[in-house]
Amino acid sequence: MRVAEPTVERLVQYFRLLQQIQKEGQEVVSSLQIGQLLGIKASQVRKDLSYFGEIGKRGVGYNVKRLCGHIENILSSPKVWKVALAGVGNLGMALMGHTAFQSYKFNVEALFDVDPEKVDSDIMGIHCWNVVDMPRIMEEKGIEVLILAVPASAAQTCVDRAAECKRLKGILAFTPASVVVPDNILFYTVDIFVELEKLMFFLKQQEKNNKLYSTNEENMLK
Amino acid sequence: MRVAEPTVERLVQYFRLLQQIQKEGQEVVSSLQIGQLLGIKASQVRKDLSYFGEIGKRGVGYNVKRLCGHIENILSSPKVWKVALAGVGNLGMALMGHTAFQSYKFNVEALFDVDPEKVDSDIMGIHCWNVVDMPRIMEEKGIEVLILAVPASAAQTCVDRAAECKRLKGILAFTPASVVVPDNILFYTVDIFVELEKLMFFLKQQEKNNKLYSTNEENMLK
DNA sequence: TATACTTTGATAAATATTGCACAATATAAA
DNA sequence: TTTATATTGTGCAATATTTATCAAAGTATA
Repeated sequence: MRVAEPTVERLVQYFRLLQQIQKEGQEVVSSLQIGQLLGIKASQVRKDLSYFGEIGKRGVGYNVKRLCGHIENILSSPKVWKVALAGVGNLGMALMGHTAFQSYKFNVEALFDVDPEKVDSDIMGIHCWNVVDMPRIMEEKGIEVLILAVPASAAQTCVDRAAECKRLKGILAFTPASVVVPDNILFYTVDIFVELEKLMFFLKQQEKNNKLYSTNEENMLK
Repeated sequence: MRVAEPTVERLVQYFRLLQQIQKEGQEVVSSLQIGQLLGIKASQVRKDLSYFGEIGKRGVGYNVKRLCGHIENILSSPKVWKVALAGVGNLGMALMGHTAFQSYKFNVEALFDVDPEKVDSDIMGIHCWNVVDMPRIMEEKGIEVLILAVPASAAQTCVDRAAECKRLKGILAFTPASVVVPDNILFYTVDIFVELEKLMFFLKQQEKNNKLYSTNEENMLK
């Protein structure tokens, strides 16, 4: 049973929204309401939710608590992933402190950096090793997921070192670089550079359209 | 002329890769090579590149320098955008220091935070105001783009305040929250929580498949 | 109970995106 | 010059994704 990436993305959004709704005490929710709050068509919401079995009640809607648990089951794995973080600079630190990383679903067990100030010290209670020791330490600790927050120039070396670890299954990179990753490792990128450029492209596009519109309006007045 | 989001995303990737290739001194590149380096089909690369006019040479490939300039023209606007950053915590600071923000394409002209320690001080050379003054300051400065790095709980208020500014055209949010944004403002989210959850979902999925495979293999041996 | 209204789940239609195949063009070699 | 090889640009086919539609099923009300 293959699930498309956009679907998973929306499921995560539903999950977060539902937790919020639940906190507010609402017990039942409709696909229409979910859709309006997230800017998604109601039929899309229903399709996503019914994909894993009938969970709503016709004429009524979805029980918030039940739906929330249902989605959590779909998304989460029963295990706690062993995670390492490479790059304990501004971004790395920000990530460690980020609410998204305060999850019971994984455990950061090792840090890696090149800065001698940081290497061999404990940062936020976790030990930091030299990046050159990545293969050994990651193997020893059985790390399965790597969070990459190193500068672009260091990204490829870092991935190569990490990939030596047999148990590594996935990498989440916050690095503005194109890196080559072995096929057997899942690789996701959160690319701030790309997102910024995209935003600017569409802003530019929108300005163009506005200019066109105003010209058209002027023409229509003639 | 409407351009699809996935296309723009790939264009940005091409652009970055081409800059790298150019730096390495390579003068000509083929769609196949680009594709292999980025994990994209060559036909897709060609389609993307030819969308804005014939730029390659049949039988030869693309002139790296020319193609690079070509894509830059497509992506970049001729103007420098006026940007504000709300939330000068770990993440906000990390963003300001991030290479992606060292761009000539925009200029961070104001910071906003709630922390009295930060308000009215200069951080990395830019003045920080109290978030309650966002509408006024943003209007005065003519801010067009807002970078949002505030905690989830503050996101909606922040967006509401910013949206009062008539000139605001786009928001790039790094906030793990669903917020409602006026239609006329472009809104992009870099949602670390969502990305982490997606990674974990597909990791889980992969483990399942592996189990299935090994069972199948065992069966085949019988 | 009958009627009107709500909302899901499922199917079908519409869109969007990707990938294939090949003619057109360029270069290199025979 | 002819032939072989490389590589683009593009129309069309194949996939994937989203949206619309509607019967089925629940609730509320007269």
